[in-house]
Amino acid sequence: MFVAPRPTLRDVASLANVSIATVSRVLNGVPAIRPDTEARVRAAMSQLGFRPNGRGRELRSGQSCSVGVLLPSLANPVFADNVAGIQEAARAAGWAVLITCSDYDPGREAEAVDALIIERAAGLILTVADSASNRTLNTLDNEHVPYVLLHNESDRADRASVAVDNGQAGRDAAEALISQGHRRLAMVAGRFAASDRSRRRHAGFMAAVHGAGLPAPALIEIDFTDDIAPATLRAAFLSAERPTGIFCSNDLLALRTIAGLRALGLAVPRDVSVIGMDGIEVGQLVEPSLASIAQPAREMGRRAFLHLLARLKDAAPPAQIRLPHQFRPGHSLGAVPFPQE
Amino acid sequence: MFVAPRPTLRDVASLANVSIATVSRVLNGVPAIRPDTEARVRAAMSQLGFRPNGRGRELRSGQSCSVGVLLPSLANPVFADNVAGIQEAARAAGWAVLITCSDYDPGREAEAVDALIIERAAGLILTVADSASNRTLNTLDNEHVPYVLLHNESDRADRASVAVDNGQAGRDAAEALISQGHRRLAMVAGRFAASDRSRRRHAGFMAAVHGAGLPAPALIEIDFTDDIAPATLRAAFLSAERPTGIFCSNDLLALRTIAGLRALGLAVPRDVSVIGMDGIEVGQLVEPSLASIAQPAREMGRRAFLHLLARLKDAAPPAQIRLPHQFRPGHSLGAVPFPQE
DNA sequence: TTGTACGCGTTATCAT
DNA sequence: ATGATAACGCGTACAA
Repeated sequence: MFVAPRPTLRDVASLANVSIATVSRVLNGVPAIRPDTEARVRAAMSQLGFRPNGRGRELRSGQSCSVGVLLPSLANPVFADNVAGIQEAARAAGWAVLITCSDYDPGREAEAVDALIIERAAGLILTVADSASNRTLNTLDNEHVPYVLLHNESDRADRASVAVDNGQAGRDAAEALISQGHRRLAMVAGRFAASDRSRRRHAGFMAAVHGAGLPAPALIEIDFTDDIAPATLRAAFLSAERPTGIFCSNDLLALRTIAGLRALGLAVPRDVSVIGMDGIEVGQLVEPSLASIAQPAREMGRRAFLHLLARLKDAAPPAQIRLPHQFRPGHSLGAVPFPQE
Repeated sequence: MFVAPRPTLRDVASLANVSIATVSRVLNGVPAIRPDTEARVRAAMSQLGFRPNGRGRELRSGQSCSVGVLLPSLANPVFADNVAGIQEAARAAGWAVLITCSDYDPGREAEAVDALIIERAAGLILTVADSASNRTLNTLDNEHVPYVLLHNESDRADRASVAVDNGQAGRDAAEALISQGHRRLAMVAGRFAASDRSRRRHAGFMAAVHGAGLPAPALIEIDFTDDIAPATLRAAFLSAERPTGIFCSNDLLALRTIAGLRALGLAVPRDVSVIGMDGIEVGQLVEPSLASIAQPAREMGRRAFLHLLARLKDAAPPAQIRLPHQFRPGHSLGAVPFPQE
């Protein structure tokens, strides 16, 4: 297909009988321009359908107005909401959003970040598998590429982040189950290697359960992208001592778990209670509605962008921004069926 | 924050004691380089952490390797899946993905496209409110910006598109309801002004219902972004002659509708049957599982990117690519409760 | 008030 | 096999 070359400053200039400097001044609102000159230039611009070339601008000015985003996946609405928040704030600031997905694969994280650097994103917003031991983040630090972690909580003061307190979220989930009388608990979690959030939630969950003097919950680690194998659930939930309360490390996993339990003939919350995490919208639409530890996903995306902007423009120091999560009740969380012990 | 300037060809060249031309040749794999020279250059590159500046490349070469994407929203998983497909194909081709959302607002469509042109996306993939009368598309045509419509079916041969047959999808939805014995039907649709897909699905639905000699279905137009007002549903579904079968123009709307009906004391499928469209994953997880006319969303995104690439690189003529949709059964679709007439 | 000219980082042409 | 240099589109310091 033939693609007509886009008009440049030069084209506008020659049509308006002025120099490219004058066109540039009109474009950037530099004051000292004679009104009739400006009119001629503007006429030429719209006649040619001129749009400034962002690449030329950025090359000249040495700074870009695009933010690179790296997330595990868009299949989980919590990440899609993050993007919506980033997108909203970026549009307001006149910035472009470059998006990439890692599919929970550390190798792809590195690839994607490479691509974002080559595209000269001014800064990055990213959710990585594990922020504690991450080659990709070290690279970014070494090369002084500014970034803000999203969801990953860093214990390093030099790494900016926006996240909820995932450990506390895990404890809150445990409390919610325990306060309903549940004593035999379990957790269905995304693979720890692919998600330090999942691991933190698990740690908090275990701590609270242990603190309450209850037996250690079973742990079922699941791939984020796969379906849950029926055999996995059967082994964990059809024993005599089967758990009556389950915490799932995210809502999508919770919905899959509930579906899996149903296939096993177990009803929620009649036989088992389930609480998820994220607070995705569909959780509120289904029956039983999904109890969850809700995160302000869109706001988290917004804040991540705003903090990145502050770091870039106002030289703000890296902050670890912790946003509040919130217990959201739902019908999936009920009283323990047969109070024991 | 201090951002160290990234090393350039010049930095690498002086460190390796060669000219920038030689570094460029190494970078681009031009053959005639002495092995030891190449080794020196590569050493300098990795020592400095050099990454080529994509902006400079694109400015020089006059062509960009980024695709601009405009979608109504990411809150609907069908669009998130589109992005995943685009992203997948783009990564394979070494392209970047610039993403924007219109929130179903034609004004924002124009804004976003403007921004994408300024960023010099080589081509665009977009879902617009109405492709038939759309200022934005006319602008793109006038300025010869290559694009591929996604979901929008164009009747113009010069406009490339990837979509399912939305009219047929509407007919199929009607058939599915009718074959279960339903005779009083209704449709819950996203606002026609914001979605020509919704309008086409409605047209097909109406045609099939009329063809079957059934009374004209009620139409309930809903904002995509809002909740469904209880009063709206009450008026439509609590009359004596209330419909027993409902087609919702997308799955998210269907889940909202089912939740609204539940609040009214109507159970699905006991009192009312519901069929949606899109085939989103969560529809299969909930109970009742959601019957739907499924679209291959990820594949549609993939194909849209590949066709755009073909148009750009191989001068392929614009194609109207129609992908198959598929009826997906679900428990939300049951027999009519009280066979009438 | 407007024009000239340089340089941002890269690739490609032309010399050497 | 390698180097010098011109261009890509833009912003701006300096000149007029």
